[in-house]
Amino acid sequence: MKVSKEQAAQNRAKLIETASRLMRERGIDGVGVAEIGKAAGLTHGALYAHFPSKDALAAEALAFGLERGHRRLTAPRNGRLPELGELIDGYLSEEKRNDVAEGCAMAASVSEIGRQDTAVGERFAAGLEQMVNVFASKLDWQHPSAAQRERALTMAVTLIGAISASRAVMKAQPELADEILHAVRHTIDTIAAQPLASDEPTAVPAPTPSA
Amino acid sequence: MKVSKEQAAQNRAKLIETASRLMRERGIDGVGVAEIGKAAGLTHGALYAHFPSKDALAAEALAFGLERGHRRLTAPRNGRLPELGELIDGYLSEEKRNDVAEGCAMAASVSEIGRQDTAVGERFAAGLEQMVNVFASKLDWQHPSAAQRERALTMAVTLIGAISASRAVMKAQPELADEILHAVRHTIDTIAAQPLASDEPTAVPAPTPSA
DNA sequence: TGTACATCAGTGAACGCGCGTTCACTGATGTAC
DNA sequence: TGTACATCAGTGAACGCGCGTTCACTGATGTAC
Repeated sequence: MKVSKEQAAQNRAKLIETASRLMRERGIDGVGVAEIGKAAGLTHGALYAHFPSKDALAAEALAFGLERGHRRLTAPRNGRLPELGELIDGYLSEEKRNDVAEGCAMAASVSEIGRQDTAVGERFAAGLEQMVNVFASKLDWQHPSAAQRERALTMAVTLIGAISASRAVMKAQPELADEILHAVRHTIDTIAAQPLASDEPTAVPAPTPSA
Repeated sequence: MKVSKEQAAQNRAKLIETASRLMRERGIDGVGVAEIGKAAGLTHGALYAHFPSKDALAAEALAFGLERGHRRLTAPRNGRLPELGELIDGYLSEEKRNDVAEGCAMAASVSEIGRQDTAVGERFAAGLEQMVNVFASKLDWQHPSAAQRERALTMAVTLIGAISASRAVMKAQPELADEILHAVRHTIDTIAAQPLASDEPTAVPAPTPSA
């Protein structure tokens, strides 16, 4: 039966939100369209009124998750913007590590993305760019440079690696899982803090992100 | 038909080797037992004469891949053991990034591991420990300490994150994929080189990366 | 050394099940008059 | 404002297919005598 435009838009949003959560929890390939539809309060057929394929939904779901993560990451706390150290604390917390559904969508899927549709990889790349831009601006917002970008990129993949590795060993060796978080938290500042050898690195040109 | 003990052992090894390659290429859940058996020159039924389940084979396959990676990582080159910088160069090379089947098994599966059987997570943890031990010993083999381990752990997850993130964006944004490798290569030394605040004699010898 | 036979790695059909996608149909919505 | 009807989000059965696992069977190996 037809449904109001408003209701249809709500259903579409619910599908994306539900897919985002389930795909993070069980992997993109680990959850089926039937389950996503059911969890969103619909049948699986309804999904194809909104998206041409599961791949397309996966791309939208990843984009949704990344946008939400970005908003949370950069949201003001106690009336001011968070500092770099606070961002890292939040990202590496044990709560975020334990709650895959609420945690970083990149960390939840990083090693699956390359095997998905290119559209999914594009969303991942856009999310990584956003994260890098936030970090680079916190490193030195007045003098953004190739050096800041380089460090921000390394910090981003370090955090993604830390969370996904911590989750990987969580069931088998919980102490190691926690140790990863603490080690990275304790060490990652060296990436930001190390003084530059020569004023600017010459090796790596900074590509202009297409946003 | 029965087969000689030697042949059976060969078949078993072939199954593990094949599973290791295919699971890295297409994900642990992305490849089926039928395909693994066929690629190893057998039928899928034969697999169950050697392993109680696909999960058990996945654990063995991961262990095999990690052991092979460890051997390659630490193998002497040109008659001497590789330095830390050389290890990193090898790990972050574009060839290893492009050839999933030959690259690091941890980077290939990191975000899938947490959803697998605990046995698989155990193998991953063991592989990570090995990698950390290698790095820690290269940082300062004479004075292994908690500080070295901490840095080695951060370096390990940074490298895993770098390769898996680079692969994630490879199809969609190859330039970004390469930039990740270069940025991490250029920045990761700061983790090793940063003088320690308190708990070590300040002059931790900075490994000289081959450049 | 030769013969009889137990062993068991490997075969291939079959199991129930879930996958992504398609499609004829439903019926409330929203529009044209 | 009331009526007629086109639209289209959502339904649910059906599609072919591949999944992991089981199992009765095969037949060369390897052993006991």
